[in-house]
Amino acid sequence: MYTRALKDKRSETMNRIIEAATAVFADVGYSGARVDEIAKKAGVNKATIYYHIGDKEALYAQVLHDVTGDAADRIEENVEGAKGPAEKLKRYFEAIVETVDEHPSLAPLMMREVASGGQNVPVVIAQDLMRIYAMLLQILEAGAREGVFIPANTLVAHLMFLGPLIFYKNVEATWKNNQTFADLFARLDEEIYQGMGAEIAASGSEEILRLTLRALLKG
Amino acid sequence: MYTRALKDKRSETMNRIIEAATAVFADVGYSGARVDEIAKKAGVNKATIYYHIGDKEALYAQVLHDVTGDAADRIEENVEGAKGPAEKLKRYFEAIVETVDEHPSLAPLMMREVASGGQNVPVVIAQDLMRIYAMLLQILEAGAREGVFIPANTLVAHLMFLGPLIFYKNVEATWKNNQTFADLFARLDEEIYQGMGAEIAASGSEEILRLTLRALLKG
Amino acid sequence: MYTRALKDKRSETMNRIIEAATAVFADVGYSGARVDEIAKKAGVNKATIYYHIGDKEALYAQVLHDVTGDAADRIEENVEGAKGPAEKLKRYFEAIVETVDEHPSLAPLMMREVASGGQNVPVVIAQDLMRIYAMLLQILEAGAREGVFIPANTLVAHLMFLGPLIFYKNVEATWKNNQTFADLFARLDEEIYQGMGAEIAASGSEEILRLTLRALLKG
Amino acid sequence: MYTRALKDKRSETMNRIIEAATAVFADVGYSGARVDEIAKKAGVNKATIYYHIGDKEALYAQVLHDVTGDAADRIEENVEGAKGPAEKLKRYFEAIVETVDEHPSLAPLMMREVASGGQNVPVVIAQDLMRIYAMLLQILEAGAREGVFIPANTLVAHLMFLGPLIFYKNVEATWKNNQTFADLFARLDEEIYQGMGAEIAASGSEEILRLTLRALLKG
DNA sequence: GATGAATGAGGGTTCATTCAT
DNA sequence: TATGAATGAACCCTCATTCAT
Repeated sequence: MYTRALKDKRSETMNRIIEAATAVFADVGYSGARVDEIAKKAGVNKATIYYHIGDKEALYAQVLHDVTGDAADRIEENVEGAKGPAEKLKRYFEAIVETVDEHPSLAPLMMREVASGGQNVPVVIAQDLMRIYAMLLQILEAGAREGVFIPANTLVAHLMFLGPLIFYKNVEATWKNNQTFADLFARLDEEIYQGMGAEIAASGSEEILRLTLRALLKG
Repeated sequence: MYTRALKDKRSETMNRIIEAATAVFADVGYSGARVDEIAKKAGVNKATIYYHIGDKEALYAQVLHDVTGDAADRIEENVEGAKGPAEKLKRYFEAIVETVDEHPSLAPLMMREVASGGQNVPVVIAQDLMRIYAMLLQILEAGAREGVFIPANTLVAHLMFLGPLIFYKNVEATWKNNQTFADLFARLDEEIYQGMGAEIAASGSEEILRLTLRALLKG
Repeated sequence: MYTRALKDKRSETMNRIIEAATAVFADVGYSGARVDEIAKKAGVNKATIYYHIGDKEALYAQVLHDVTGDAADRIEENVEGAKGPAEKLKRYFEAIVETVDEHPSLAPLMMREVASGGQNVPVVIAQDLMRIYAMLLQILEAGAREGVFIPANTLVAHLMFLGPLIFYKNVEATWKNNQTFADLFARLDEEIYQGMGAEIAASGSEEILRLTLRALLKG
Repeated sequence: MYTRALKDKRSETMNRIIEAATAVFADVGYSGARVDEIAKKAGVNKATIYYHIGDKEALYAQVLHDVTGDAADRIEENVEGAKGPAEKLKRYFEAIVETVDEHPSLAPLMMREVASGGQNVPVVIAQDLMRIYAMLLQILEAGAREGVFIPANTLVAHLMFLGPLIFYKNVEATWKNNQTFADLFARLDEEIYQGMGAEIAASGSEEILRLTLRALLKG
């Protein structure tokens, strides 16, 4: 497994730094992140970060790659064993869910990255993303050829799943961690607030998977 | 129309400031934005911003409200005239598409806001969001009662449409404006790059609408 | 009377500005004062101050002169009627007490001015101060000649009275207006706090006058 | 000795910063002081001040405490060895003179602090001041019990000495350092100017001590 | 490998002052 | 006479980065 292998290869200090950086970047974004805070959270001196990894940008790239690289690996492994485009598609989505569940920081990181138009995405990350996208392309093409999928724009198909999932994960995390925001809603309309809470509690990932397949599969 | 009325009521200077701020916040996020740059882009002295609006946070709130308030207004107007839940749902989604098309900054702004967990969302914005969400709630409930929609988690239903749309709009903008990023893809795999370009060119919004309705409507 | 005559000669607006400025300068000093706050307190637009009086420095000079000019006038009037150096000295001190009582801002203004070494004292103020000092000089010289005073350094004699008085007035005002500070003392030592409060309540001015005369008069 | 021990314990940089800050605050007061100037005077980068001490307010507190803490220590040491209230009182005053002489900035700092009503006095300073005041209280009470002092308001007694001394020190410093002000007087009245200069040159502290004791001691 | 100290380059905000009306 | 709007010049503070140890 990508993640674990990586962690074993790296020094304790490195791991602590990356972990802390991941959390902070996910929480407040690249420009919002303070190297000071990352160092403090990692329990190391600020200069140590520079010694081991380099400047803020390099640190950010490292964080992103840790997550996107793992995602690509997982999807690859998952899809490989499946038979037929429909099954492959399902496995593809499930691998993404798995990754997102294991890396709670992936959702916010990706949202911000998309929002900023990948202005600073390093090549490594672009490669990871392309690996992921190429796999979907193959699956959808095979499915169209075999007539199990409705004809659809590949990019849109991808986003039909990724979009709701990432949004949902963020909303879920916000609802759980950020009491301020939930309280705001509670104060505005208690009933809607209750209903929203209930819906967030129900596993959204599966629902999204169900609806997406319903949209894309024939019949 | 909300937007136009607002613009007429406000002074030239105010409008220029808000407009510039919207662009900058959308581009680089709250922490990435520099008041200096906003002022320069608006063609006013930095102090003028503080004179008219207040600090950076107030400016950001103003920018967000301008967009979310307009969205809520549009949806309301659009949905009002429609008959039956299915038609209302379609109009609801169309109003969102309309808003997103008219405010290119909405997509990145919303993504970042969702990513940051609405940590600093002022009450005004929360109210706007709730208005929007409450309308969908009513539509879906009516639809479920009348048996035209499949049973579905409301929040997920909302995100099924909003997620892909916002992602798509961001990707589209990135592809068009950020040559660096597109070039990166071109260099990695020319074929995929070409295909992606073609798919982005095709109107994604309609495709998303079609697929979302396919997922949610019965039959 | 200096003060009243001046007020009658000046426009309502001017009086309101000077009054507000006096309070603010006394409260927070020259550099601590904000023209904005003075304008707000005076109930006029900031630009009005510039129109009527001029820049911050001119405003400050005006404020100082209003108070020192009045002090000089009062002392002159008071001392004139008295017979003999001892009586004159008493009247001199009493006039100062009177002025300080009527202008609560005099004490802090003077302290700050002394602390800053009169770095920005305009000529008008210097003239006022000199008038006051020259009167004391004459009285003390006459008293020394007639043998009713002990030989003493004139400046020191002046400060023997002025110093305690100004300090006392400031301490008194602080005790009465600044609950925070008094509370601090109360928390540190309740007994000392009580005693201090009682002593401040007793009229300090008379006590100072008594002790000063005891120090300066023969016998 | 407090001051020296402190200086040894602190880093060179810290000492240079505090020293520079003391001078600047004394010269132009808290609001008049510019952190930039303090940094320049200390020969360090502005950020170094924030690194070592904190914000402007913390710096000010440090400066005040350095001086008031030393004063309290000196008085304590001085008074301890003395016998009888009269001797103790003399020693008490002498210790103050000593402190004031060693810290030329004490006089202006204290004047401004008194003028501003201790609005921002931190607890440490309040403790220092209380220590000083409590000692005088004990001495005066003992003296009153033993019949060597005339009955007097303690606070006033304190101010009878402190007031003239602090005023005198400020006037003296102004006269020596601020040629502008002296020149102003010289131009207004050459004779008074000469006399004043002569009186300032004579040691005022001793004169003040003599007169104060004359005022407070019986007989 | 790790860190405390130091800093240059801004970043947000304030403020005295001006000016068109 | 009076003012709302606008601004240049600071001012306090922060932050990514470096360096001697």
